[in-house]
Amino acid sequence: MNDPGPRWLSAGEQHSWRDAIQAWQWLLAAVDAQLQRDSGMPLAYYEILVRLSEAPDHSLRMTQLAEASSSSKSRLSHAVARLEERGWVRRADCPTDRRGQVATLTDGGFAALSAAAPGHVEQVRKVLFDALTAEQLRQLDGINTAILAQAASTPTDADGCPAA
Amino acid sequence: MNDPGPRWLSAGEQHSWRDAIQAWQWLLAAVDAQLQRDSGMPLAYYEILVRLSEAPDHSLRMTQLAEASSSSKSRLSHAVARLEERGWVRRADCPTDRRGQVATLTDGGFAALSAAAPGHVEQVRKVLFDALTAEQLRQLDGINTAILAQAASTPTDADGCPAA
DNA sequence: CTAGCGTTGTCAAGCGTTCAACTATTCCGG
DNA sequence: CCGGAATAGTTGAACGCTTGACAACGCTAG
Repeated sequence: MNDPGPRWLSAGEQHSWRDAIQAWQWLLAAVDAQLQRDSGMPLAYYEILVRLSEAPDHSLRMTQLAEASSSSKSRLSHAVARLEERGWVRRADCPTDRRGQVATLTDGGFAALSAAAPGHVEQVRKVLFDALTAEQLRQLDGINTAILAQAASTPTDADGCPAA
Repeated sequence: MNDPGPRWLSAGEQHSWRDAIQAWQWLLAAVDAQLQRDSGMPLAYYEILVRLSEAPDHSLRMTQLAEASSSSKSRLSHAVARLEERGWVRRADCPTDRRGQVATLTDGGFAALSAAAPGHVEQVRKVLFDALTAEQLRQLDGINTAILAQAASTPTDADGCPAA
């Protein structure tokens, strides 16, 4: 009890906070559910495929891919293993560093991504862009930038996850 | 291929979308991690305890509690079972409807909630309120309201989770 | 009383994440 | 060169969450 009285949230702040978590938890769940339902992959897998599709040669080192998708190495390793089982990604030894592995998007993976993208984009429009005015969207950009700045200034544990 | 060309995201929209998921995934994870680390409970459990603590008699019917915490009945049933194991919640038969169960916050549960609250509030300030200006906060309220309106107008599956 | 129907809640299987080793390779100082 | 530290990535077990099938119950009508 060395706490000199925590700065409790005001009624307004409490309301803002509850709305925020409710809104964004719903939004993320809605996007994830659409992908899972229509394309049989969770949002995390979709993002891995997107990152690979944007990389030169459709290839990335595992660590780079982990950073790009804000994932821990362990999680990424398991995820890529599952993507490999589906034939969407292929792993190969890195020619320049024999410790490393390079993940490459296969043709099948690119096809799966191409098939999933239209529905996903439509869902993103539906839950976010269609709901907001142009001005709100501009405002949201500023808010997200501020939050990401806070994230960047917060120490993280060994991997990509928040610690404190 | 009856798709007359999906409305792809513009470069700006794509950037907005990626920032949004990154920012809010991080924020939710950061709050969850703090609670897990300092109080041994995930955010979902914390919210259940909060809802109970705000209810008359610290008690709610399981279904009401599920709605209040945007959870499916099945998920809530598991969660309450675990909270009961820890002695934080007690379940009893409902006196007015013998099909039903009433979940009640125990003294221990209230104590656990009281112990967890200050750190949680501090974390919420850190990741959200401290990062935003007063005007951004006002803007965020509007945005969240718009998203929640979209959520409300979206059909859900049998439980509380988004379907399409 | 009992048959049908909707509601309430639980159980079990499958999946994904995390944590803690563990191997192999590279880097760097002596 | 050699030996220790750091880096890259994988693995397996334990855990928690979600989903879908299912059982128990109560209400209403014949």
